[in-house]
Amino acid sequence: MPELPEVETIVRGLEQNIINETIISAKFSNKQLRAPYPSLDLIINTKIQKVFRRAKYILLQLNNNHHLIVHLGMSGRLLVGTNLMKKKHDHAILTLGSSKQLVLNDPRRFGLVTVIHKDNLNTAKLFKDLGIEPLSKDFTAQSFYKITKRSRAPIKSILMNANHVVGVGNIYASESLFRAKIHPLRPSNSIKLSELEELIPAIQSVLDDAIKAGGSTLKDYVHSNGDVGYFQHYFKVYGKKGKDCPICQSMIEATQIAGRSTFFCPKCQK
DNA sequence: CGGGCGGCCTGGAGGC
DNA sequence: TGCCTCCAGGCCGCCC
Repeated sequence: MPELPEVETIVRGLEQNIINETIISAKFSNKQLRAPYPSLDLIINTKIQKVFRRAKYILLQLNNNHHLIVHLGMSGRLLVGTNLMKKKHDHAILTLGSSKQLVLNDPRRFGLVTVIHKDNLNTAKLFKDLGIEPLSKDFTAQSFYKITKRSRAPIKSILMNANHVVGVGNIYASESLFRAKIHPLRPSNSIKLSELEELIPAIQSVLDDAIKAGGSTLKDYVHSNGDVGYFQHYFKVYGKKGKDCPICQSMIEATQIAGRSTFFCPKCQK
């Protein structure tokens, strides 16, 4: 599924297409996503004023003091178009004033569509415990050290825990740790401040590079216009078990951390 | 208490 | 062709 770069790419695409559009009608499928669909009353005949991202959530600011929130789970696609064919697993179809449609397609249904009042955004269950945005200037070695030194869990688990830092999922955690030459199993509290001074820029540059490439398309993910991303062609370790390390030619290894496949170079990453 | 794990789902790939 | 197992960009609740 989409991690931060994929969600960011979708948001940028939506900004070009659906700002100031009115939601004329909405239809939800009879299959539930992660949570019940919102009341139609809260979205029909509203205008989309702004589109932005928080963590891996896409927020559409409506002109009725509410936000329509979409999460893509593992397999969600959010597409905008004028003549979109109805497809299997289309779960939310919004018809906009210009006859464009905004469609959420999500085979595995781990995604989410909900509405939250603007005054409740920061206290809502979905958002209240979210950690720092990794591309914000407040994400520094000093600030992150306060978090990493408190835990013995593998550093990769800390990177993937949205209570600490958001948006970094399974691909970009492995890729960032490779770029910073840090072993994914290292206990978080063994990481020195000087190593975080490598890791934070590594995370930020991986995410930036992936955004520039339009995200990574493994199977499901596409931009809101249907285009695929191409950062997957630049993966150094993710999915590369048995291949040569691009730096030292050692064999890339795979392991499981908290149930998730994890890829690393046993020689480069200490 | 933090964090690992199983479960939530569907579908594609690969083995036989 | 089919059937079976394993795997997948995430997250939540349960349990230790």
